[in-house]
Amino acid sequence: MPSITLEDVARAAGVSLSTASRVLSGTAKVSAERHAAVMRAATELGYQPNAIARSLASGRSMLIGVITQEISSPFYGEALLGIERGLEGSGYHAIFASGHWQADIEHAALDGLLGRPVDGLILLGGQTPDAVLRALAARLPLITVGRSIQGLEGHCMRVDNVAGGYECTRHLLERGHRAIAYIAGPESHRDARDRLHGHQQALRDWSVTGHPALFTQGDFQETSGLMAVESLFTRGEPFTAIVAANDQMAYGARLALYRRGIRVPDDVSLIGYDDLHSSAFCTPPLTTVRQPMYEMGFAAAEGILAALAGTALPAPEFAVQLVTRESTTLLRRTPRPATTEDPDPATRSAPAAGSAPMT
Amino acid sequence: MPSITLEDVARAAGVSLSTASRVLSGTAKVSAERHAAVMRAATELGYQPNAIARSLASGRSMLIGVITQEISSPFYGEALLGIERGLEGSGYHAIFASGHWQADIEHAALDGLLGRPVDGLILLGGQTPDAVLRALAARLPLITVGRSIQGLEGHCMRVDNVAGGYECTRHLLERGHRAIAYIAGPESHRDARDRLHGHQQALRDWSVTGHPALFTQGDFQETSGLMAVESLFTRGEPFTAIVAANDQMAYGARLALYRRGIRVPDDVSLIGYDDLHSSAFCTPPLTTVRQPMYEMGFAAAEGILAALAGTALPAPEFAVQLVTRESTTLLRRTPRPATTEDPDPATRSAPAAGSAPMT
DNA sequence: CTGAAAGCGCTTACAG
DNA sequence: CTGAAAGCGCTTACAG
Repeated sequence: MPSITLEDVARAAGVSLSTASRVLSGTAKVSAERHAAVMRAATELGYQPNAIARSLASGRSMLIGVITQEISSPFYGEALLGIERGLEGSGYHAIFASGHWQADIEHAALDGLLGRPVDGLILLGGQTPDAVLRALAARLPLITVGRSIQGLEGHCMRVDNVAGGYECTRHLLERGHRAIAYIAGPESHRDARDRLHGHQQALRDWSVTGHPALFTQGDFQETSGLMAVESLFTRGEPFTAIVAANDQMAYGARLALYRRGIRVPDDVSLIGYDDLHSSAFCTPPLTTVRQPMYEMGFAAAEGILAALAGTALPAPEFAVQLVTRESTTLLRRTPRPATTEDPDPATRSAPAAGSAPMT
Repeated sequence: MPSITLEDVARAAGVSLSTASRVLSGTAKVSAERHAAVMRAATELGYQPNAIARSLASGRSMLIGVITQEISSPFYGEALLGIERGLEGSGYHAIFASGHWQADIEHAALDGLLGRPVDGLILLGGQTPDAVLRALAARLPLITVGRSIQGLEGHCMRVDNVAGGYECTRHLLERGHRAIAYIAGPESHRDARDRLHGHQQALRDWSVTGHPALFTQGDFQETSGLMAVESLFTRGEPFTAIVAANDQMAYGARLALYRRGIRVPDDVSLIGYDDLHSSAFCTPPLTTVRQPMYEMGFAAAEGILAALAGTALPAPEFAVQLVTRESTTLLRRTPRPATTEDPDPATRSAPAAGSAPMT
């Protein structure tokens, strides 16, 4: 590693260290000839500035810390892409650390990044206490994606999960479904709670009393969706539709239905949440709620850069969007298949238990 | 950012800078009482060592550069996880840069990492010329995952893609399929070429002449798999099975079949490659070839750490594994459904054109 | 075991 | 516009 340093370049160009530094970092005016001489020397020697030395001297690491939960999570992947693109060309580089959904690991990851130190911080979800984040935000630009911080709402790229949860269930209710099974996410997860609240609100608005046996809970992973559907069958309460609180659980639910020879959507409608990349290629393509993760990641990167440049921006609003695909359909009443949507409140009554595909 | 420095700690503990440094970095013996005093001062002040200063002084950045193609790629995600876990607790941190499958971007990403500088380098795939990598490997520990470098085979975590491609097609041939459509990956991609060669070798070994109309090419993305199947139908040459060179294209192919009402595996068998996480939850679960990406990532991290510690290890061998799930089955001859596998070479003849589900 | 000092490779006021 | 010099926060020979 006898690497070439600025000093080598300066000597080769016949200028002082300061001058070489100025032209290479574009900090200040330098006469045309010296400028050319330095540039020539730099390219001839293949000079690569040492970012570490530069950081120490300038006080800026040019590193943006990104706390993610699982680097390979399909859900956050989109956001990471957005962050990466948002930082492109800025000279800043993202550095990742994973919390693995565990508070203590996340804490350690955070400390690791801060000690580096990073110039800004983006958190994807996570469970670091609001108070810690508020304190941190006073020290350096900080933005969250997918979680909110009390008092720092302008720094939070978020989506209204209550509204998203509501949309899912409304979609089914409007298509005549009343016996709607629900696979919730983990209670500890704010998004999971919000989506459930939206679901419950929709049921209330349609005067549907959800049967307790139709409520199940998973952990946002595929397998838990599969098991949830299995337990639904064990309980025996009929249903005509399933809402999964995220796409991964919907995948598991889909497989459980396939195993039992139950058709989607003919026998049971299925709806997910997140619009993962592969959801458009499910069999059948999955109706789901899209969160603009890429856009939120991109906006987070932009926000950090703006804050670093002294031009802070309030977080833009992000809307969820129901993506209607082929896994949901109108409820077919057994004797006389429904041919039209029936939004008439008068017929919104009890679940059409008789039409359920199983007992 | 009036952060606490080592000097503050030393002063508070009543020792010299050197002593404080020694206890905090565990570099050398220090008397028990001074040791305690420094530790106390450090925790009381909430001291966080500045990793940048440490790097500059020690000449080690404690950063391992990872070149990936797309940070959110489901394929490399597993490897990233393995790398992350392999580095855990080592004090080294991964820093990512993406090549986006484009040589010039990858080159820039590499330069960015080298300029930081990083202490080691892991490349996931990519197209940097072998010569460049050989030169780099002389400067710092370097390991690739999913590609090989001539003369540096011991640094390459790889799997035999020819063998994997062979396995896929053998699996189908053994189940009686002869009219096998193939969706290849991009020609520029070494893995894609290898898998195709394996496929062709298997056909030769079974004395099957592949019909040119059954060969299509995609770009490893879902949509290209869908279009490939569409073009297959347009061509009109019958087939009873499809091999996709990766799972993502298999997903697209699956959707194209679903759209046409063609059942998998009853009408057409389908096989992928990569065993992405979600492939186990496809409808039906996808038969595919598993590459131990997590393990390769983990081994890459271990290899870098070993090299850094001066105890270089040769890359272990990684084997592909055919994961037989439900998307492939025995070929059913139309008049008399096959009930047993027929490995008798005498009956290995022309494609059973009559049994194809479409014309 | 311990301190004073040099040095890592840059940037950036400070004087011209 | 340009140089000499100080300094970023540490580590690490070098002498005790």
